[in-house]
Amino acid sequence: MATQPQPGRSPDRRMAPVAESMAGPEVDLRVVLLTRDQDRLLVALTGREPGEASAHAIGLPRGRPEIGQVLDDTARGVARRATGLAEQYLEQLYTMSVDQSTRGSWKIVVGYMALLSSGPDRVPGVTGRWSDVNGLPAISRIDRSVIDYAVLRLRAKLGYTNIGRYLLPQTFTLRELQSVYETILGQPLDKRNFRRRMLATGILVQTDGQRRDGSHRPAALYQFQAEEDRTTYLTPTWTDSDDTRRSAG
Amino acid sequence: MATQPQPGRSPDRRMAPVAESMAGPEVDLRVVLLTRDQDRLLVALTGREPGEASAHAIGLPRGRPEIGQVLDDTARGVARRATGLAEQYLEQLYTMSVDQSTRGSWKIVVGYMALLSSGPDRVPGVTGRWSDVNGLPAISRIDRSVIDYAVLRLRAKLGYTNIGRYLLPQTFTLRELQSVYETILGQPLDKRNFRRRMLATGILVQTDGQRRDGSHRPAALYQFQAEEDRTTYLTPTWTDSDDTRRSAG
DNA sequence: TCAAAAGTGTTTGACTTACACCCATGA
DNA sequence: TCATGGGTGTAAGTCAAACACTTTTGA
Repeated sequence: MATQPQPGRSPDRRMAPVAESMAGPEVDLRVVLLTRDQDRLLVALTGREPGEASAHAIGLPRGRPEIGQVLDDTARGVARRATGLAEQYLEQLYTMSVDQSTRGSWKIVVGYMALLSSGPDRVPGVTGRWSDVNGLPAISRIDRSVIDYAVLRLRAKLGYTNIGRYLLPQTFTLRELQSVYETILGQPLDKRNFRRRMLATGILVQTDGQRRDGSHRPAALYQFQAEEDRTTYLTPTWTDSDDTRRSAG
Repeated sequence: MATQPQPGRSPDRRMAPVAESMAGPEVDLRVVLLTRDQDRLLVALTGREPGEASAHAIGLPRGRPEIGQVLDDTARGVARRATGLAEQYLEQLYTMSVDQSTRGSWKIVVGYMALLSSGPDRVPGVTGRWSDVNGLPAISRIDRSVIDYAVLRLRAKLGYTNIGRYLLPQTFTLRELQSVYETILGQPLDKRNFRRRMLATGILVQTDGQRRDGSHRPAALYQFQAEEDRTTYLTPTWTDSDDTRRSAG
């Protein structure tokens, strides 16, 4: 097996550090912040407001990690700056290198998805520009790909996790929960089957509250069981940390 | 929504490029190269051979992307250098930042998984050191996490894709296919149910070949249908490219 | 003829789908 | 009393799991 250079590993490197001269590309972290509004799935975009003249193009909120910062923390910061709110769910998507040879540079783009619940306490739209994922303005191809991929992943995870909870307020009606599924999947679902399936999971608890919003029977309010997180992260448990400690197996 | 600095976007930046002075962390790509040998799942490790003195510690094969290089290509290069063979399957796993403040640097670690078929033409072990994933030597904590995560993901994908094919030679017996599943899942499977399930997918074709390797009935040889790749990548279709072009929705 | 692995069906329970009506409420 | 959405049950089909014996071969 060919031995590759292992920078930072051999002792001589430590004596003549070259980290600065060999420093790598810019790290460009982009967050797809999703929330729900009625039957629409909205994504947060930064940039000039419609009609406003600005040098900044419209696109996903971005950030650059501080030195040594855990990437999830960078993503949380980006989400908070973009919306003024704390996201309910965060997940890394994908990383790619982007060659910007026309500009004489390249960078590493790390995509993230974040979910933000709607609800009375969290009204999106005041601090930023939200756009329906099915009607995006002109954005970069990469931003579009990241958004498409986020929606794809969200859709897939809906099938085997309860990730949908992060798009709802703490209490909600079963109809609202169904709407989340229908919005993301893009197709109507059978009411009776949906309710049976959801209740069968056992992670829903009916509260004694009700919602009345029309001249019809009020709907029962439900919650997700506090710490039943069946999001099955399937996300590594890596603690970003020094890479020198060794462990035997 | 707070506007963040968008380096490389505003015109003034283009006039006074700062890419060099703001250059980021080293990008450190690590590949978990997996293959199968009998009933063991093996991972390729680089470093000194047992008993050999060397400054290089044992760990996953690594590489650093060329400027603007597509990360998948970097990973392929790492796999080829480490084994002398072309991998059959490649998938990006996860990215994290690693603070090496003790060494005054930080880096971005991108994990990859690659699968290598066993078989007469591809005997692993000649060019490198292969280690059973259930009996790893002392390696860095990060390498261990990446390996654990790769196995976790492989196990999960076995359930809803035909990813197992990339660990087998072109023709194989149903018993071998079952062994792949049992090895990765770590539990025995019922022969009849397994065969029925596999054949029901319709992506297996029986060849007219047979394998006889003992004083018992020979086994029929099968192939996967040429271009039925049900690996369901669920991987973005991003073409790493210039990030300036815009597309309207 | 024996040992050893290949190959083969059926039954059961669980889950998914399709489908239509009554209930509670405010106007 | 009527319009509106909330709420409920059943039958059919599909899928997964458990389970044991016969077949073919080389020694």
